[in-house]
Amino acid sequence: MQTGSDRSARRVARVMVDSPLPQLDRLFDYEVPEALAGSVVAGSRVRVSVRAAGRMMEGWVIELVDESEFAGALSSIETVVSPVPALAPEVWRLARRVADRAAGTASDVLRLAIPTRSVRAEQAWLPGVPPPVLPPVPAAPPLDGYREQDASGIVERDERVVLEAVPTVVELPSPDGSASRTVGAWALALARLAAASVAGNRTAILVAPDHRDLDQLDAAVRSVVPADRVVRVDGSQSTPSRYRDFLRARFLDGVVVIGTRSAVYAPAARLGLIAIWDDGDPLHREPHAPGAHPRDVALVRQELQGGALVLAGHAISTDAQRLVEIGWCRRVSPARGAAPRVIPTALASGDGADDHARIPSAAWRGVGEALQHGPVLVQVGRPGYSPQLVCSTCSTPAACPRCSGPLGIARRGAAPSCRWCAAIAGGWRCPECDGVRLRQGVAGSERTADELGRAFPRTRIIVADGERTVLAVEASPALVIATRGAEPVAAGGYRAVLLLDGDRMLAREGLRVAEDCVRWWSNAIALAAPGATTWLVGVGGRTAAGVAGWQQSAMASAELAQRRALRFPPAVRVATVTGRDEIVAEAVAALHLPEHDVLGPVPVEGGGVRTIVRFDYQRAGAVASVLRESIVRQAAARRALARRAGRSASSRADVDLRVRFDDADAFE
DNA sequence: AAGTCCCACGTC
DNA sequence: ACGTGGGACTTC
Repeated sequence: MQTGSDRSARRVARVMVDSPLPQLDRLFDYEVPEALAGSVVAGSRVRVSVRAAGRMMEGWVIELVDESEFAGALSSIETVVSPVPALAPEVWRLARRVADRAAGTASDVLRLAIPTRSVRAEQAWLPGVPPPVLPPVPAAPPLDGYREQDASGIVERDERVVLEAVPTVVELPSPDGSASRTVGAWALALARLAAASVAGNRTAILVAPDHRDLDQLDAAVRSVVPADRVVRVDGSQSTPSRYRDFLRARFLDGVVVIGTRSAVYAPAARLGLIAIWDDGDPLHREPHAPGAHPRDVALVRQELQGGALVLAGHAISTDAQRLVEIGWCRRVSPARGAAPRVIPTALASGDGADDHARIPSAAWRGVGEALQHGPVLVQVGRPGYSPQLVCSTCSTPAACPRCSGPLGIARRGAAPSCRWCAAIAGGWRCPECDGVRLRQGVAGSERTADELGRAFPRTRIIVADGERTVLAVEASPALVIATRGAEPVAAGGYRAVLLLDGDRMLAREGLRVAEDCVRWWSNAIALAAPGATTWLVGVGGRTAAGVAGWQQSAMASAELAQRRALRFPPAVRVATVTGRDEIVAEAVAALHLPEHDVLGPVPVEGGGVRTIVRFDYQRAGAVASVLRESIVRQAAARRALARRAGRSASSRADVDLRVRFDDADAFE
């Protein structure tokens, strides 16, 4: 029997309305009708009417309270979309903090955090049915390749660590004793950290930049953790299976969540570990608003929820290096003797475009020798046959007459065509010297495969690039030509590695070019078999010496020192402010930053301007909140302005003020 | 996104 | 004195 006072207590739900409008990014109070009292719980999805907007909107119930602080009359919740509380309280707190940090809305973050609902998948988790308790799992073995005092107890003590991965491959023992499988040693290291987390019945979240790395991580985790503890969340799944896995993470304790960047938001009431693999990889960057980097989200989440934080990589990002230098993370490096064999080799004298000068003779001999025993990896800078044609007389890069995109040759014997608009280039004439003949510039993966195929007849050639994904190759002899970042894993490791085009990769413009090159090379070198040799061709100086000596953290430290001197990220934080010129000027002026920290405005295509502002980490909170005020003010005034200009302001591209924090492209 | 309020200006 | 159109403001 219910008591009268309980029944008459005013039940009020505080609701986060699912809307992209910044002025709605706060909680609204709604009355819970008697009929829905049982199914409206914190975390459930509801439909409410927003009178001022004149329509129904969906939203999340954040909390239930007895009384509202709101002076006006409350509307009622219309319906409960689902009684399953998909939004976990810790995910809500995280979304709120991440949005505030980036001057964005919590709704935008929640859209990344919670996948599309599937009614079928929900049936197993209806309220009232207690979630199953998974059988206990044994403690994990220690990490290989580190001194015990460095690498033990990271998860048990909730440590924050920047982990330098051991640059080699390992064989995974398969559970049924059949065919073993080769993965990077890093994958097994992260899997063991995850196993330590689930041994304490705490969830571990492992984030990898792409499918190739995810695949290795998945295999490594399944070799140390029972399958019912593994949850995979990535974009390749169907909606129902993705939602099913999401709900397993939501309602089970002590699982391992493996996924790409949005996995950092996976629900975990008891969090034991968040690990980000290769945090410097640009694929981690989140394209959706507010564009928070999973590394930063992980930092925020670790602070909110505890657990261990691990940023791991063969190369150390400047961002991770900064965390070490300010004392936020402890560096864990492999024990001595882990360094691979890397030989920097100058190009032979003469024209670098000449086929044979591209590969020094010592490397030729080494590759030939290694091919007797197993697969050899050749890393190239670009895909295709000849990605850039140039004028045969003055070497000016050839551009498409129609769209000015680069002209190239996609396949051997193919006609020159534009890489952007695919138009066949006929009747080309050089704008510089009036020349009419084209010559091949740099070689792509296809042409390198052709050249090497002729040099090593009867050798199997495998090409792996963005178009043709190859995850793994066998231990038998083969030449594997891969563009940077697309290298397959070879069973037992490559017998030799040849890194080509390094000079061209390093010659690009951009703030993170050196950092990127070190990462691409390091990741390829780490695929070599123990004792195998890598030739780093055509690169000299400090970068080559650093990679050859496997001085990853020293290189990251030097790079960071340079950024500090120039006041570039990650030594400082930055925000790009884009929109109509007078509105951007006003928003930037409100920040009261010193003149040397305001870069711009510069015009952007499609109208408007962009200004970059930079500021120290301590000021970032204040900067975000002032920018957010500007955004809200602007959004309220937007309709009127749009109407005056005679256009509709319905699409997001039309907004007059956009802010993005820590945009990696800002200085490119 | 869309309804409402309010103020400035126009008209009788 | 009354009517009207457009901009600012609010959203529970």
